[in-house]
Amino acid sequence: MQLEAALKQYYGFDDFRPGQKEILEDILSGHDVLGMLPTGTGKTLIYQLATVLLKGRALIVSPLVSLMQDQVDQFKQTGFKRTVALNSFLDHSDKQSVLNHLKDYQFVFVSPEIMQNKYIRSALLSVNWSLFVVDEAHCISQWGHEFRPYYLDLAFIRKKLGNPVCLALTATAAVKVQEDILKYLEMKDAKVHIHSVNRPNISIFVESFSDVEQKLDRALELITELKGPGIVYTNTRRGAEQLVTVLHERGIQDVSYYHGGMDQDERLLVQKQFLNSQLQLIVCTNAFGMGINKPDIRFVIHYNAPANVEGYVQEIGRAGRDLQPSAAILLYHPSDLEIPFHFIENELPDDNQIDYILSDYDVLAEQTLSERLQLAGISETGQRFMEYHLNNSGVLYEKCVPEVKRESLKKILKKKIEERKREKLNSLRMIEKWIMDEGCKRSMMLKYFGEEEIAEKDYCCSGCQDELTRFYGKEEKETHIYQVWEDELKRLFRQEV
DNA sequence: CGGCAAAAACGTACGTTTTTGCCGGTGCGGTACT
Repeated sequence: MQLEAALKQYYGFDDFRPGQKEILEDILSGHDVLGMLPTGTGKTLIYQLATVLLKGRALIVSPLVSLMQDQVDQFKQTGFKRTVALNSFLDHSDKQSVLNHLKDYQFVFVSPEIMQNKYIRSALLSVNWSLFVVDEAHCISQWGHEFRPYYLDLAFIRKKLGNPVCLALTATAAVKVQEDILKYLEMKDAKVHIHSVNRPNISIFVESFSDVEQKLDRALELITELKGPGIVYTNTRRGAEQLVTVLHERGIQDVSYYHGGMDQDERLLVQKQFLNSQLQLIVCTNAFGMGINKPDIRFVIHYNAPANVEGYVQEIGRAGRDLQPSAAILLYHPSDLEIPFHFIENELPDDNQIDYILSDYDVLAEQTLSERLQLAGISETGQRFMEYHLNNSGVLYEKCVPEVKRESLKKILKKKIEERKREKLNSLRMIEKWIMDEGCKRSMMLKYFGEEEIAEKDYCCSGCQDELTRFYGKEEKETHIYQVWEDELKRLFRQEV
């Protein structure tokens, strides 16, 4: 009853959404919690309310600085004024003043990386935390192993902070990812709340092509026919740009591309235009989507197959947040998997490169580690991976590393890399299998997330004979919006309209 | 690996063909430089 009263007092709601209350109760009784809840369940409310009821403060680890800024704004708007984000957006003096008054804040957002900064870390250690929240916790597994290794340091940091209760939240985590989260956050005896990833209003279609031209034609047909707004995912940055060029040539103007190679401002602009419905379609790499809360996305097309099932589920999950019928269409060509395969094979150093990096470590004084890593031709991700692990093993601080230690380190790293490759190749094989299999796509997907298979229903997937044409039918609205937008642009350039 | 663009090689003077070489998702912070 006490929880319902607090819910009423702070939010004005009468009832919790599924999952919220159970997680809150576990947190308040001092348990670590892994919560996998679908988007729109109100994950934020859980740790806001928990922090308030614990009369303490929460440290929230968030993967993207842009997301953090949005969250801080949202917190402030909903009355949680004592909220701040510690990241590189802050200039030196602002950072200084936040750190000096850290105890006055109730909610502090951080990236995993910024806690490596010793000033920030010591400031964080100087106050008491009642809650350690890891938002989008699947990043630990998805990015921690190589791309953003400091995700693997979170357990260590939490321990230093005096082991506050840990709440890991995500919307999609396959069984292996759930295991990784529990393992790398060292959440012993954690309560696990897993809710279904099934999104009944999203119909799943897979179409295979042996000819890339035919696939392009089909994509253009779908983009023309399907009711928007929509997202198209491609494998490469260039692929996204090229598809947009083709669409522009065909007179479809309310389309733009988005990928990680663009400037921050440019990315923000495209994102805002899409959220404001000035753009009806966004063609992008997997850089786009996290933290996007546009409720009315009607379709997600995969122009190339993604590297694993969980990535696919995350990406199609951006459709139909308003619970209206939406379509996910994967257009598959066997060459799609070559690029993910290439990344898996090449992002981490091979045995020869490991030998080279760790040979004659004592002469390294004349050569910085990063010089050596570059000389060995190791990818940027591979370089970060090596730096992280060499740093962790302590060899960076030793003047002369004994032969025995060097050899054992080589062995450890080689084993780690091989294991990681095997896992990723396995995931790649899983999605290939999922694509090729003729059965119910939804059931197979749910099985991958450790869920019971569901009974087939009428509107389900291409394996269950659902019809994609029922999602056809563009609205007049789009061209209207475009004209208004075009008029505004003309006015900006002082042309007659 | 496979696709694509720039460089080199054509065989005859600037356009076409062949060869070489490089790149390919995801983001943070901080430092060096405009």
